[in-house]
Amino acid sequence: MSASDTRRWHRKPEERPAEIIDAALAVFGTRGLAGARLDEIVERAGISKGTIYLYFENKDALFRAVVEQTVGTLEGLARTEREGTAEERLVSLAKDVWAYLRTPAFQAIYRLVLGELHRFPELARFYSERVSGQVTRRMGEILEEGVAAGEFRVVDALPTARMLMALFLTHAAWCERRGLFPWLAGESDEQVRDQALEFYLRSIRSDGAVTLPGDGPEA
Amino acid sequence: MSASDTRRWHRKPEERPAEIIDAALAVFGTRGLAGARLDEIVERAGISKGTIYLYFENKDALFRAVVEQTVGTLEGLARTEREGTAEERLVSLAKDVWAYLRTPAFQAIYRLVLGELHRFPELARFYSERVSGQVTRRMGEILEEGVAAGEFRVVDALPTARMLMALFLTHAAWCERRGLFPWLAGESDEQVRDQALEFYLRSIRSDGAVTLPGDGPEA
DNA sequence: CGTATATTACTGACTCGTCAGTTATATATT
DNA sequence: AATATATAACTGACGAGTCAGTAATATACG
Repeated sequence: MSASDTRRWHRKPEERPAEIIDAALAVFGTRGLAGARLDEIVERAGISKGTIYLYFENKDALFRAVVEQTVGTLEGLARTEREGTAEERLVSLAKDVWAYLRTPAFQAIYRLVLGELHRFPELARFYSERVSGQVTRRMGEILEEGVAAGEFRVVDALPTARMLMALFLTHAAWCERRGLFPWLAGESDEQVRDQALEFYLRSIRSDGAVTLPGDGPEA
Repeated sequence: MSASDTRRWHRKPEERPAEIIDAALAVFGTRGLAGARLDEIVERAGISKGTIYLYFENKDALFRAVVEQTVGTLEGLARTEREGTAEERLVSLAKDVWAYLRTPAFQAIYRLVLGELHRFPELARFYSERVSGQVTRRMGEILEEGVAAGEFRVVDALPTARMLMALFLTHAAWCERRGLFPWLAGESDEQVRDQALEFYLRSIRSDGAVTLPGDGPEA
């Protein structure tokens, strides 16, 4: 199709669904499911209202498709390099994860997950299998390898992997809203990430881990 | 109005706003701002629609009031005991904070903050001053005292305080949705809290902190 | 090749339910 | 009686979903 094409619209049945989903992600992400107006999605996608209903049964189905496609993007994160020390590999994976978490798409999805996913149990399972299942499991593997190699103190792999996810999720959300949370207005994304990462590594390195097991924080 | 009034029709106008706010918090918390139906709030509060408008200008104003009142509850958390070691005081404060984070009211508010607060800048400032400002500052103070006493390794107080908030915020959110995140189905609230707390303390205790400064996680 | 015919992708004005907000009326209080 | 508090029937704007029609493309036929 030439640049100076004066047709009012094009037929592209292959690309339409993806275009609609992209537009919908942006709108759902900022307005929420109930707050999103189909007319706004339609305008962003440069199509007309009826077209949505050629590809999606209704608003809920479109929402489902948005979450499914966007979470799918996470794939491939779990398989990263196998070279170097466990810490190096962990750091490498962590940086990939951080980059993904700082993605506008993920931030939008995370809001939706927190806010609306209780109404969509299948989606919730889908999301948690991908995000937690894949990535946290891979992290856990690296942790165990690190423990075996003596790099890390003995830890429960999965719960410890979750600690990093927890640090990252919250800090990524804060970064997204620097205006709301002025405390990290002065720091770059990378600084925030590295602060969290360094803090995390301190806790798991075997270097100085001389505290006894069983000294839990009971009052 | 006589206090011991036993007639069928005795309702105290002073309590209305709070009753409405309570009902509204529950509904806003589960449905979001746009998804919440005033009729549902009205039913929960046991009043009729018009009554809302005697006390609140409109839906947005009610939403504002809900956030303001609920965040206000956090007050007083910041001033806790001054006895014992820094770690003991930190643990004590942390447990109070955790208890607050696990409150249905806070969980609802947190969802709203993440999802809708970008539309209400004044509220956003209000929220971040209370939650971050107050609590994180108090935590930072304890951390500094602990550093001075040699209990904790040298840390940047505020960023380090934020690490605990980050761990707690995410884990509290996960606990709230055990169904969505089955990984901690088997663990009690207190177990999850203590896992996070213990992990945190490992990172800041001076005990085994022999890693050198400047060994940041660069790739 | 050109042009008639069939098919598919898309449009946008319309409908119809829903829900925030209003108002006319009723009941309690002073 | 006058005022404050509450009710519930009502209104109108708004938005999800529909559908009769149109524009782009594919195919059939000379």
